[in-house]
Amino acid sequence: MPRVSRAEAQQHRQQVIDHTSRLIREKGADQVSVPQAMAAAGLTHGGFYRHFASKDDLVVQALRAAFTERREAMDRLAEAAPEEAGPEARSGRDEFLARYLSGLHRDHPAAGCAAATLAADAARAEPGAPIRTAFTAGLSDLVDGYRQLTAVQDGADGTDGADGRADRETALAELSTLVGAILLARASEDRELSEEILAAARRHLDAPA
Amino acid sequence: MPRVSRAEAQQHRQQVIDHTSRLIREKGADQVSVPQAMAAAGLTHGGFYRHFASKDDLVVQALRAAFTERREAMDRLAEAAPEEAGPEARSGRDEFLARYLSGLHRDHPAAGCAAATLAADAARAEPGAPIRTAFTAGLSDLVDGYRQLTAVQDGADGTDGADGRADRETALAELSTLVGAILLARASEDRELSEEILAAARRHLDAPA
DNA sequence: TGTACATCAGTGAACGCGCGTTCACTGATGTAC
DNA sequence: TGTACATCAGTGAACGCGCGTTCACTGATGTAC
Repeated sequence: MPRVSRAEAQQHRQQVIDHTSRLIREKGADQVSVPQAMAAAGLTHGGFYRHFASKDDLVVQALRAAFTERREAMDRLAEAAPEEAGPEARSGRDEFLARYLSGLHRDHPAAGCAAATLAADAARAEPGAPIRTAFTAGLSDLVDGYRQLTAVQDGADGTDGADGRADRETALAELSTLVGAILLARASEDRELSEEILAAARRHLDAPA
Repeated sequence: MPRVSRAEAQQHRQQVIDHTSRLIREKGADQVSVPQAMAAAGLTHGGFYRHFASKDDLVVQALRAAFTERREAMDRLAEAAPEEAGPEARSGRDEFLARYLSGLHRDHPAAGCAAATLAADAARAEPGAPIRTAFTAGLSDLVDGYRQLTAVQDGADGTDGADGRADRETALAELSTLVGAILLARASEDRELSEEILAAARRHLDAPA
């Protein structure tokens, strides 16, 4: 398949990023090889360096894609929730927490939150490493998204107000709980313990099942 | 150095486990090679299989050692706290949380909590993999230790009582917060954000700095 | 207690393998006229 | 619009490297008498 059109090439590039975004969340950044990433998009490994400067470059782009995907899902929840307006309708926060702390999310890390799946990889990287910078940017974005999600519930606009600092503090602590709970639930071989962790986090955050 | 005494050999074995316990917390289980693990104890890689059945075997033993180390630290805090009894003395829980959510703990993962550093490795392992089983056992042990730590503060004995379920639920949720916060703090390239996360978790858990 | 010999902890070379990366090559795409 | 040619996306072989694991070997330790 030599010399496809530029549009096709661009499409291939995006496919490699998207598949890698899932693969690294499932296996970890170091457990996905260049041949695997290319094969996931139906290509051979030889053409890799026409698309990416290095494997690290691909990993960073895949990580960014994962964070963007999650942030967009948060924005959708923040917008959708107020419109439903039925008395039984869940708030955006409730819906987000219920999904985050669900068995579905636990069992499908490939489509899940990158802050949970890739925190360890970012934490282990050298200071200044691209993956750390990208992770930090993605995390900050998620914090903003979470504050928006919780602010919308109270009718506020999500920008800094008198409670700006308290809001942010709460968002950081609650996101820590979410990330820790989903990670520990995934790591627990014992199914009962795994469910218990998710349920405990839901109760702790006053979220529906 | 051929044919050392049995006592020395046993000591070498323990040194390999202890050094590996630190190395895997710092770099991750997959990033520590057999030659590195042996070299950390001053040995060459060739003799590895006289001590361990496989690399996985070593990793599991190193992980167990890390959990045991942490559990013992918790037990020491639980015992020490009531004796001090001064009005300014911190409770065992306060002391534990302050240490867990400190910059010192964040900056030294090699000596830190294995539940945080190795959750991702356990989560990514196949169901039934030894590292998952060992991680689950270690986590359960930590949960018990944490309940003991919090129960002692209230003068209870730490065994199941009327509030057994609530205690356990709280322990699971709070441990999730601890694990998530230290991981995200480590992964944050931005020092200010990193400090903010630790501070938010401390406030959220009503712990001293 | 002393001697003869078996055991085995540790060494270092070697194995097959998959990794990230490079490169000569192919031939359809894109461009210049 | 049609032709000639340069560009470059993708292929597959090859590179040097470190991995986990195996193995023949060494010689002090441990044991049997």
